[in-house]
Parts: sequence; C-alpha cells; structure tokens
Amino acid sequence: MVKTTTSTPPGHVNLRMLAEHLELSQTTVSLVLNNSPSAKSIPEETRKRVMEAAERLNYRPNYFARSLRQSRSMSVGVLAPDLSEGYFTSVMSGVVQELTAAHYFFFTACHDWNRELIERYPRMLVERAVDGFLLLNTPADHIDLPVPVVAISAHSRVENVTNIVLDHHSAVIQALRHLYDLGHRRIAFMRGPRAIPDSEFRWESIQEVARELGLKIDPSCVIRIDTAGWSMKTGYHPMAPEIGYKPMQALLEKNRDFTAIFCFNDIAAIGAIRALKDAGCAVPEDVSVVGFDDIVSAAYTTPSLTTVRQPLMEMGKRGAQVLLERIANRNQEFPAEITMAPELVVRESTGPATVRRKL
Amino acid sequence: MVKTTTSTPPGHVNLRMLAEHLELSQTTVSLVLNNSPSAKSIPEETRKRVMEAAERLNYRPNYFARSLRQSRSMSVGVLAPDLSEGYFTSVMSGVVQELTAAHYFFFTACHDWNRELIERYPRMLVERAVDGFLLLNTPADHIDLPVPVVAISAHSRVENVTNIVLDHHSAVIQALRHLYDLGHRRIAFMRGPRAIPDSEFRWESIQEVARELGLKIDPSCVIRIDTAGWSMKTGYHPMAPEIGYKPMQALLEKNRDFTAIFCFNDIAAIGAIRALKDAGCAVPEDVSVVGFDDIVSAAYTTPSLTTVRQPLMEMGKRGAQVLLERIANRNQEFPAEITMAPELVVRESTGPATVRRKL
DNA sequence: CCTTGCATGTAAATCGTGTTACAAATTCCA
DNA sequence: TGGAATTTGTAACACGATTTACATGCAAGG
Repeated sequence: MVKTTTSTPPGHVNLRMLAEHLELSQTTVSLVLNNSPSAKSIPEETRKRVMEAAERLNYRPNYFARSLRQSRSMSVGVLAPDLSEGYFTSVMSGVVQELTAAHYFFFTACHDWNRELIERYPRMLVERAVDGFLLLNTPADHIDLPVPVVAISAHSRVENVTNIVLDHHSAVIQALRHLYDLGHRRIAFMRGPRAIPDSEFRWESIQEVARELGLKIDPSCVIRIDTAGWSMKTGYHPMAPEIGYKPMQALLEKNRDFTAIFCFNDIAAIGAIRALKDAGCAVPEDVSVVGFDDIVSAAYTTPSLTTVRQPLMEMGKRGAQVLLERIANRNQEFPAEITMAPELVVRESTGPATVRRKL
Repeated sequence: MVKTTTSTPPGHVNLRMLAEHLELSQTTVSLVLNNSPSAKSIPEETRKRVMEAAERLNYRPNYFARSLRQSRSMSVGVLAPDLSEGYFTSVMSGVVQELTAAHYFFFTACHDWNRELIERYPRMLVERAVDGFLLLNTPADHIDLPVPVVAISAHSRVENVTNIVLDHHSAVIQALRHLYDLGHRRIAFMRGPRAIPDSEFRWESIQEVARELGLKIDPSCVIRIDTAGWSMKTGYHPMAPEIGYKPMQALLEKNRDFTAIFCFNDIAAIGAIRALKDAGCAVPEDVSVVGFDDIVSAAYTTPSLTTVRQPLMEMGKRGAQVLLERIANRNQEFPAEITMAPELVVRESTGPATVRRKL
C-alpha cells in the first residue's frame, strides 16, 4: 500500500521543480524571484518567463528553508504579563496593524509575573529565531538578547532596548490639577503593583506634583494593588476589577477622610467605584474617582470614567514601527526612549469636592 | 578584514561542533539526543557522555533546521476576528495554559472579518508549518487545511474540524425563563452581527424557546448589531460598547413598548444600558437587561450584569486540549463537536416587570 | 592573435538537523 | 574455523532556498 498522506501538500512545487519546468537553473530562478542585485544581468525576457511560471504554478518558497539560510524569521516575540483586558488589548491593536502591514507575524508569551518565565520565554523565542522583541509592561533589566528589543511602558536603561514611555509627570499634573481645581485637597491614591514598571515612576511623579501643588499626601490614604495570588494557573483573571475593589474596601474600613481617589488604572477604578457604591458612597457626589489608561469601556461604565488617556494604541503602533525599523537596519542608531503625551479625559466620575458629614 | 559579526551568536554550538568535541559522528549524537529507536544499540556509557556534553555546552538544536527536516513547528495558529475585550481575552487565557504546558507557541492573526484575510492568513500560517489551527469565533466553512483544526464558537460541519460550541438552546431557555418568571412578556432582542457564527444559531434558539414559552416576538423590537464600518485600520476598536449603544438608541427612538432586552453579549449590553440611561430609562426599574458571556467586568459595572455565563476559559482550554491531542495522534478518530453548558448568572440588571406609563 | 569585458547563465557549497544504508569490529555458535 | 549475528558506529543524502565562484560564447580593441 502506498502512503496517501505526503508531508507536503500534493501540488506543492519547490524551487527545483520550478527550475526544471522552466529549463533554467535554480540559481537563475532564485535570483529573479528575490530581485537580487546580481540578477541585473538577466534579460527582461527571462525574468518575465520566471515570474509568470512562479505565479502560474503557485510557487511558495519554503519558509523554513528560507529562514534557515537567511537566519531571519519574519516574526517577532511579544512578551506580556497576561492577555488582560484593556492594556494588552489596546496596545496590541496598534502593534498588529504595523506588523501585519510589514508581513510579520508574532508569538505571544505570557509570563504571569513569574521571574523565571520572564527570563526563559525570551530565550525560547530566540531559539525560534524571532527577529525582535516587543516587551509590554515587562521589566527588561535582566534581559540580554541578540536581537532588537522595544519595551512599552518599561523604564530600564538597557543597551539594545528602546523604551516607549508615557510622560508621567504631565499625566499626573493633569489629573491632580483637575482634582485640585474642583476643590479636592484630601486625595487618596491607589498605587500600582510593585511588579509593574510604571508603578514606581507614576508614584514618584505623584509625590513630585503634590509638592508643587502644595498637596499633602496622607500615608493612611495610600493603598496599593496587591499582586499576591495573581496567577493564570488558578484561573483567576489577573486584571479583573477585583484588584481595585479589595484595596478600596480595605481603605474605606479604616479611613474615610478623603474626597477623591486617583487609581492606578481604569480596571482598578471600576472596581473601586463598585466598592464605594457598596459602602454607601456616591460617585462623584461623595468621592471623585480618576482612572488611568482610558480603556474602551471607560466611556460606557456608570458613571463614566474621568481618566488619564494613555495613547495605548499609538504606543503599540510606534513601538512596532521602531522595532521593524531597527530590524531592517541593524547597525543603525536608534532612539533609547520615546515619550508619548497623555491627555486628561473628563467624564462623570469626578465632580466638585463637597464638605461631607463624617460618614 | 575578517567578518566580525557572524550570523549565529558567538558561543552558539551546533551539532557538528558538539560531535567534533565528543569525537563522535553527528549521527550518533543526533540519535542519542532524540532518543531515536535506532539508538537503542548505543551503549549507556556513550549516551551519558553525549547528554552531559550537550548540557555543558548548552547545545540548542537549530529550530529551522529541525523544522525543515521534520516539517513540524511546535506552534499553532490562532485565527480571531480581533483582539477584542472579553471574548478573545477569556478564551485565550484558557488556550495559553494548555499550549504553554505542552511547550507550544502560537501565532495570532486577526482577520477583522475580511473575507479575503480569513482565507489568506490560514494559508500563510500553513506555509509557516503551524501544526494546527484554533479558530475563534470565525466561520470555518471555506477553509481546507492540511492540519487539524479546532473551531471555538463556530458551527461549520467540515471534515477535519472539531467544533467547540455552547448549548445555545439551554442558554436561551435560562435567560428567557428568568425574564418570563419576572413577569416580562414584551422582550426586545439585540441580535448579533451576521458575520459572527453564533449569531444565527442563537437567534434560532431564541425563536424556538419563545414559541415554547408562548412568547410573541415583535419584529419591531428586534435590533441588530451592525458591523458595517468595523475596521482595525481606522483604529476603531470593534468590540467597544458602542456596538450596543447605537442600535439601542435607534430602537428607543421608534419603540419603547418593551420591558426587557436580551443582548447578544456583555459588551453590547453595557452600551445598551448606557443608551437606556441616556434616554431616561432606569435599569432594571424600567427595562431589564440580560447580557451574554459573563466577561470579567460584568460583575463590576453599575448595575452589575445579569448574563448567561459562557465558560469561555474552559472552552479555550478544552479546544487547545483537543487540538494538541489531534496533533499528537494524527490518524486517530476525533470528536466533531463538543458542547459546553451555559449558566445564568443573576445580578442587578434584571428585575420584576413593572407596568410602566407609556414613556 | 591575444586579451579584456560583458552577457547569460550554471555547478556546487552552505545553512543545521534527521535518517537511511552501510561498514568495521566483536562475539557467538555449531 | 568459518559463517552469522550483534555491537558500535559512520558516510552520505535529504530537506529547500540562497549565494559564491566559475563557465561559456561573443564582440571589441590593441
């Protein structure tokens, strides 16, 4: 009995077959198809024959053979904490546009904040010969890779890494100025988890801007998103609003002496609003809430979210552009940091500070 | 002058170098490392030497050479409409768990409902020798692929495709029964976009169940999510709540004679609630809203969403399991369809039907 | 007549691994 | 002791495209 399932699809034609069909050598055909510089001596007539035959026989160069030879894969690795709502989704929508246009595909790897995975996945992807890396919200400090790396929302000054960062100072100024102008003086803060690179930078900007505005930060009004227990293995979705609900609830139990809260991101803000509501606080009448990111849902929640818009899609787009640029011209200079401008979007979750009765 | 930049990283050791170092042939080394059956004659002593040297020299087989030879890639292709909030994110969280555990990576391609891309991307990924496909929410009718395919939330009876589907009949019974028991008799429906495979199946179940319950469906109370204008190229995020906001708004302008609405998904429900609120209708006092999916945000919106929980993560998990199973045993029987059970989650967006004044 | 240059290509090496077919040495056994 | 079987390995090819180095024929120029 004959094997009926061949590994290559039946009609699949390779370079040798194409060359035989044309009664030319593989070299000639290859040179023409790749429009190689040393093919300039090949007459137009032959070129045309080759192109037509390739088209007609539906010739597709074997991806692995080609990659083996050129040692490049036309694909990049994307390293992210998780496939969370909001951040990942928004950034990637920009990334996808650019990569697709350049005929690049991408591998996604989720490290789930696991230190070991943050180091292992890049190595595994290098073995798969990705041409470059896109790091989303992932510390790049201890990563040493033989290919270009672009880190979005990270701040590591590492050779070989281009950082795409937000102007946090400007972001914080806009948010706090807005609250200040509404009369808020006692503002609570929900800091981001330690693992996220932006967290510390944002917090430093907050302290700085608070000083500039003459705002006192009451340590008992500062809470922090806790990543303990985050794990995809448990099936727990890491970026659920719960991350904001819990700390908000904890804060409300010990201290209600604030009229506004500045949350680390929109997801957490949605959770925080829910916690406020469950505790009998109206938003924005009793407490104003400011989020961060401006995810797509932010405009549709009730109340809709006042938030600092991070141009996530543009950051993804820009990041991918730079990466592709760096891949194409490996030995060229490249920017070490690109700063993007945030923009405050005022919606319903903030309002004038009112003198409240002690709840 | 000597080339200083070699294509392979300096310390990178290949099979030849490893063999030379061991003073053995490449064959022997290869046989041992792959634990090939014809290697059983190689003495334990030699095996051990080989393994140790490979470990010590940190030998990594070249991915392309290996794939070229074996024509398999240890990666699968994921085809989805977009990287939307909710659906994609939830399903993929399950998929990632399984693939990662099996040392598989995946390419993601977004077809954006473009017919041509739905056919082209699979071909491109086949060229990259993915070992199988996972189709998310994507029609598989006209796809003919030489590798195993698992379609999640599609209903195409195509040879070679395993479908992971929800029991829509059960889902609709639970939702409509719930509304019926709350006294609702005039129920509006927001149908899904034509492009999404689930849309028609869901709608058929709705008509069927409505008959069973003796509910009349008023055609003027049936609206439909419109995909016209969805496009990633425009930067418009396809799965924004806006998809529900607009049709709801349109419905309210011409007809307010209903006390509940059953939305195609949670994202649309969030948009619909917003539209209701903007039109002066309270949820659930004036209109009850039922969503579909139970995305992570559903529990945190205001009001929180009554919705039919689709076990998206489990569907992704199960889909990936089946795919890996099929890849491992190519010639084996496999299930053509796997049905998952939905579950109604009652929250705040539904309440008793009240006799309302004509608005 | 001999060299040079150009046009038009081709043979063969290369990338790194997996695998088939075979060789040399040793042991076994009647 | 001669032949078969087993052990221990190796040479060489396949995978499919790219690329270097070289070949051939022909015209021009000295």
